[in-house]
Amino acid sequence: MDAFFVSVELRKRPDLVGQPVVVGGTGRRGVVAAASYEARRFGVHSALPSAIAKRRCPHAVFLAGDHALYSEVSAQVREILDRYTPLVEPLSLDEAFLDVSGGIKLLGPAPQIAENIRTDVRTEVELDCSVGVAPNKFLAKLASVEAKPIARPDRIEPGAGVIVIEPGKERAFLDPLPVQRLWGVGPVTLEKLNRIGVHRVIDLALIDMAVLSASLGQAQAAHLMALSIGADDRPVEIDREAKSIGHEETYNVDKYTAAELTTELVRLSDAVAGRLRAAGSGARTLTLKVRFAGFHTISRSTTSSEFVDQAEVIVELLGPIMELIDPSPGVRLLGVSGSNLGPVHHQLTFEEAADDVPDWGARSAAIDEIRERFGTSAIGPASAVRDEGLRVVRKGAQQWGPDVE
DNA sequence: TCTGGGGTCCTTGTGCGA
DNA sequence: TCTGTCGCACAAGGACCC
Repeated sequence: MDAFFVSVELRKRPDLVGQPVVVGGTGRRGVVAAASYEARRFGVHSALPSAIAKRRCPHAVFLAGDHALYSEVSAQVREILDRYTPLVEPLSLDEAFLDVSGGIKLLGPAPQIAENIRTDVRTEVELDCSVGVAPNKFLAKLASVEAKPIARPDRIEPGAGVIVIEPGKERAFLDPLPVQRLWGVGPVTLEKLNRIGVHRVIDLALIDMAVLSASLGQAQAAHLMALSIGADDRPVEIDREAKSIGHEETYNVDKYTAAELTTELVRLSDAVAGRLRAAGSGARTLTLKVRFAGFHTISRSTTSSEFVDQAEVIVELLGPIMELIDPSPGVRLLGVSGSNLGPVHHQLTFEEAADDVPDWGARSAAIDEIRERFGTSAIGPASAVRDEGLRVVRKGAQQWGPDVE
């Protein structure tokens, strides 16, 4: 989808069409989630701190964004895609891979399917999208980027809408591209590649593997070497299972005391546990992430012999780890995540069986039911309630940074 | 008044048992 | 018994993606 979040907002606010519009965190620690092409002309792009975006484009309209609405629209687009093939792999709210190789006889050649999808999305959802058609996922993704409009300082160039890379033409497409267009080349890897004289994809395709391995390590070198010649044999996967579930939160104001951190640990653990139960999984490995005021970030993890899906148990496991962390430099972010996911087998301990302590499983089920009926903020852990009252964590509720105070 | 949140994957270091 | 080493699992951190 093209500038997805912004485009969804413009459907509600047609008066803003043609203006620089930015969706993202509105607080002082927020970042840009999406920028209209008009805003991009001023150097505003996603992940840019909102404060810098405001400096670069002070006349832009800044909107807080509505994650629930974007999910809803994303589901509508998904319904359209499902009509064309059962093999749909969502990559995010606004991107998906489709394997249409089985439907060509019935629906026409892939470029025709791409055009039809664009038409359906425009008429039914009133949004623009760009499509890349290619023999594999990696090339299709690159082609879809190439098909999008481009914002230049002086004008906005409309995109082609659909770009097709025919089998056998992979190298012709790839060779002239700057190497940072490859999946997995970020700022750090780009710097390393530049140092050994690699600037374009063709440089990568021609470089000696030993030189590349010495610079990047074997796995990454092999990965990039394959991509440089357009090789990618990953299938389109439907129903990819999550490998971790977590929550993290950046605070408007840094936290300096152990008591504050404990409150936050309980809140985050409660949220993660709820999502684990909703997914029907437990986590064996629990990780605590702490980002200090200076942006230095540490993580500490522990692995339990059992799969865990109860907030109390997560707090029990991470609490002792957190006690070892000194919050006095100021903590700007705290995160809790569970990995090593698997099925939970609820067993009563001897104490629970003897009725000395509550049955956490039954209690959590009751909490889930209350939230299902009355909303996520209807109930929460008492120890997470401090001066400000109950604040329950919801997925995506603070997607782009803390709200304005 | 500069840096989100939800993830995946990889590398490196370390501890442990064979 | 001591030392080296290999493989494995785990912990921590980093890079990257949208």
